[in-house]
Amino acid sequence: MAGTSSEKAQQQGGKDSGGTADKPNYRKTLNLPQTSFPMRANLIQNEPQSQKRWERMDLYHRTREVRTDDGVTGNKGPWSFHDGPPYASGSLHLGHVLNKALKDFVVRTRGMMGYDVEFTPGWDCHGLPIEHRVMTEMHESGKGKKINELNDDDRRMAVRRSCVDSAKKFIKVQMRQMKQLLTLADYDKPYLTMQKAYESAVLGVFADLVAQGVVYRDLKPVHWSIANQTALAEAELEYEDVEDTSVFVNFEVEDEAQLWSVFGVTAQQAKEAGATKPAALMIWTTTPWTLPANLAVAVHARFRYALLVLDGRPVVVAEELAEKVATTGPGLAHLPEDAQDGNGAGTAFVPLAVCNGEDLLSVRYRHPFCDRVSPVVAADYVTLEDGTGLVHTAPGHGLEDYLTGLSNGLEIYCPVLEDGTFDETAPEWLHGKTVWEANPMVLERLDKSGHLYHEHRFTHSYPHDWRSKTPVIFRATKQWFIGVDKETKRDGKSLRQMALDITARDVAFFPEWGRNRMRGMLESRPDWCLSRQRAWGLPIPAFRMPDGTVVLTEQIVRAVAKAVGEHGSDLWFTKPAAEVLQYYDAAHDPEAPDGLDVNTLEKMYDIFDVWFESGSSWCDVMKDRGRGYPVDLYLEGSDQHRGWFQLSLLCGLGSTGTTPFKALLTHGFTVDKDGKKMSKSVGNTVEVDDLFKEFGADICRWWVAGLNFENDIKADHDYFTVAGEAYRKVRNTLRFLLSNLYDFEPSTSDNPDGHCVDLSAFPPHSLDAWVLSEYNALARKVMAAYKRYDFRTAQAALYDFCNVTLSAEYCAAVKDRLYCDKPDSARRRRTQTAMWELVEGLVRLLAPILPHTADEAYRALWKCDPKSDERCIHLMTFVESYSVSAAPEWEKVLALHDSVMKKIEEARAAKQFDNPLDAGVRVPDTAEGTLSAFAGAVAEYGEDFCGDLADLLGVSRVEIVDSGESLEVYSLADAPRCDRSWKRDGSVKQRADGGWLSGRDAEAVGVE
RNA sequence: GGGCUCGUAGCUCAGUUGGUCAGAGCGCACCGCUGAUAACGGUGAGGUCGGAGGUUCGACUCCUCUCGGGCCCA
Repeated sequence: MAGTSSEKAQQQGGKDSGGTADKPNYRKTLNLPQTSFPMRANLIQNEPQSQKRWERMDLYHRTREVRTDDGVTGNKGPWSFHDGPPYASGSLHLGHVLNKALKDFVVRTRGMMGYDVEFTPGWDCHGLPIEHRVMTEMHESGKGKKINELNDDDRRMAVRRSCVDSAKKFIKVQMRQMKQLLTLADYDKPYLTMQKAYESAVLGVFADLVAQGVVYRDLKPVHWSIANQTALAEAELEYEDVEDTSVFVNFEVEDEAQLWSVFGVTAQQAKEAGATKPAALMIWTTTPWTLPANLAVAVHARFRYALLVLDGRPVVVAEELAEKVATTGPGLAHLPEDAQDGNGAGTAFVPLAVCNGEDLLSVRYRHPFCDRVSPVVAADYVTLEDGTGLVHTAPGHGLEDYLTGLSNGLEIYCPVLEDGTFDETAPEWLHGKTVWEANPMVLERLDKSGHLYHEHRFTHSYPHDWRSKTPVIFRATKQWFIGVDKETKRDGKSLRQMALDITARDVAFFPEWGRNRMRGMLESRPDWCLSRQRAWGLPIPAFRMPDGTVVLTEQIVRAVAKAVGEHGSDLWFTKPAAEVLQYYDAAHDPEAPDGLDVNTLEKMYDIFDVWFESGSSWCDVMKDRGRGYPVDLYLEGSDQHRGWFQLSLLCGLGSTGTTPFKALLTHGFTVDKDGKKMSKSVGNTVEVDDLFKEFGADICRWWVAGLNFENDIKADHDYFTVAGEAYRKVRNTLRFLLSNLYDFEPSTSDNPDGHCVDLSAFPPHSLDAWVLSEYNALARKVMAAYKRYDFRTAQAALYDFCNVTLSAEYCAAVKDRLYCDKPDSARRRRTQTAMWELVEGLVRLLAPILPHTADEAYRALWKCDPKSDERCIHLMTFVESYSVSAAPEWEKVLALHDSVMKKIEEARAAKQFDNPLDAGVRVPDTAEGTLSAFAGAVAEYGEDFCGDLADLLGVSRVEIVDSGESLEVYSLADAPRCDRSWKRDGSVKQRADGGWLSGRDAEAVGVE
């Protein structure tokens, strides 16, 4: 090895810039690269500078001006895009970054295609999470008591004022983060669902739905706090373990004969098995007080049910639970004697017969203490975990029961009043009793009448009111709904039908399977419960007349909408009904009930589900502002198929008769590196502010651009490191191009004598024509990918172009001529022209993904003053192609690259040489003679194709030999080496100045 | 439990209507360059395409089941 290195030193003598006494130093005669575009991006420091500059120049509005300017060619008119509002609470998480970056790619790519894209960011401001947080803070700070002493309106207003502050606070935080991500949007005028105009528009949409006849009021069970006499949301519940009594109750069947036939047994057989009492369905419940509201027994259609005799009574229970039930508590004592002595155990609960759940659907039963007969119904949620496999169903006291009730046409019956006492529809002995008092009374009653099979105390988790700490109940209350199956006035079609029709045909889905998912969700969705019993939201403008009649007409809603548009929804809580209705004229409202007098109306206090507000966002933000309806694209996470997409669709269809969006793009959810869901408690999240601090926005955006975002997205800190490395590669390629343009003046209208070579004069067989044609192919591919939102393909193409086409091939090949040719040589200027155009084109294609870096490079290209606002890449459009024609055979020439590289590697391994510049290659021509044809064509314009080929392959010399011969790589160690270019190209000899130079270098230096 | 969906080298992903499709980049290993240098270039190793059946002359690609994720419901 030592010998090798000294030989090398000898061969390469004089390569060091110092030179020696007898050999000239040529380093200073080279055109070495120079640039202000640093290798290290320092994004953390520099991105905020870009952000400030763009804000100073009002970039968002400038882009719009440029693209609506009739004088600018290529402008394609408006393209509409609508932001789904994130919730104004908390800090942005990684999913938001993904979502916002993707949206920004859309905004910027469409813009650079020449479309005018308005993008108004929005925030969802109302709703329970904010209210809940505010309430908690109030209670913790001791203000809670004071608030509770206020009257209803004042209390609500106090809460609402705090909620406004909270929402504003988080909007500020999130907006800062979105800006930090370098997203382009109208941040000066965001839309907030708590703005007056927005609220008014939502009420307008609601009025349209009222006019369509799909809004109705009906009962629905909600979590109800007896202590506070209010409905509670899930977030307001605390689950605590409590001890309760659960009961097994027998509901006697109405028609025994029918039951026998269902099981295929006879009354005689039952009697022989010990039956002395009427046959029954056995249910189990943990809330005996709900039994007065029982209206059905649910079974699972696919389970097997057994008929067995227990305690002298033929009962039906799930086959799988028969043994468990029969041996529960006193069950064993009731068994016939032969079953009690060891050897007979187990025989007693061998069923008389079994049947399928669905066979039981024809059975009816008598309520044990109310005078009614009820049906058996099927329900999927019936399990074999606890109980009997037959589920007591009270549609007024449970959500599942309610849904089962709806689908089976049961009454939503709730005999319990707001204060938790039974009303007059309950059996007389329960009137006025609270549900808690009722529990033991019901038990006693059932026991006495012989319907109680068994009771036992047990501990379970039960919801409690988070404020009063008292147990809550499920209680049906009057709520507002949108009926998805109600006929609208649009050809009598229901919202569901309209939604299914339009998403089947007229909406584009990215990815396509979204259509199917949407359909499934539309088919199965229940009526939309619109009302919430809270303070922080938009009031549902309903009133109560003195006689208790509830009034809500289209004209009332419109009148309130107008007033809210002027004063905001606080009006509802600060003004009397008559003032809220200042624009209402009952005399001209055909739907107004007789005797309606606004002065005697009482405001009601339901507010809208926040989804109704966000589902109407298209109205104020897009339609009312004339920005296009339907909107070209909605882009959100795949959970919004049921959320914002679906609800926007229902609102849009109900209000306008057509879809609010033409296309839906969805992305998946971020998960950790093992594919598991991210959660704070598990600790596998990636913090957004940490990413910004460590990597910067452009690297985060590069990461997003590379994702296959339609599926789950794995994310981990290290993935950003990887993205950073790819980013650096792209950056360095740009840097190389820029650094070789330091002495290049582009030709412009101000400077017609610049150095640019006319592209149409590029010889088709030149490397420069080739690389620009490669750019053309890249631009075509990238723009097509951008168009279909396939950012990943665009990114991969851009990366490959930088990494392979430029860095490994073109830049490596033209290095020699850039450094060593005379600065003004035609060949060098042509290459610089190509490089100039490459930067111009490449930086535009990169700009949507890397807004900071692309602009930085663009400004470096034009040598902009760092303090000035002149030139901004984001005001430009894509360069679709350059008018060069490259010889189509370049592809075959490039194919040589790989095979020669392998050959060179073999030779190096065999120690023939270390540096490929010490090697020559004999390349066999193709069968078609492509290479010699190239050589001829290049010779015509006075250059040497073998030299181009040598540059491309990184060697000193190339000879083209007959196609029959084999590829050969050989050492040129014996050939003299040019002191300036380090090539051994055969023309090297000692020159007048004493240096050894090739012909080209001698000319460049000006020696003979 | 139901609907939709995903599972290809250590990582991120390509793989068209089933027949040279088992690929790319990164990472890794080794080498070169030292005039893109906290850069640049080259070569190489790595996978029974989640698993099991089946259809077929032939399946990563079709069917069934199964395991493991995700979203939305229940």
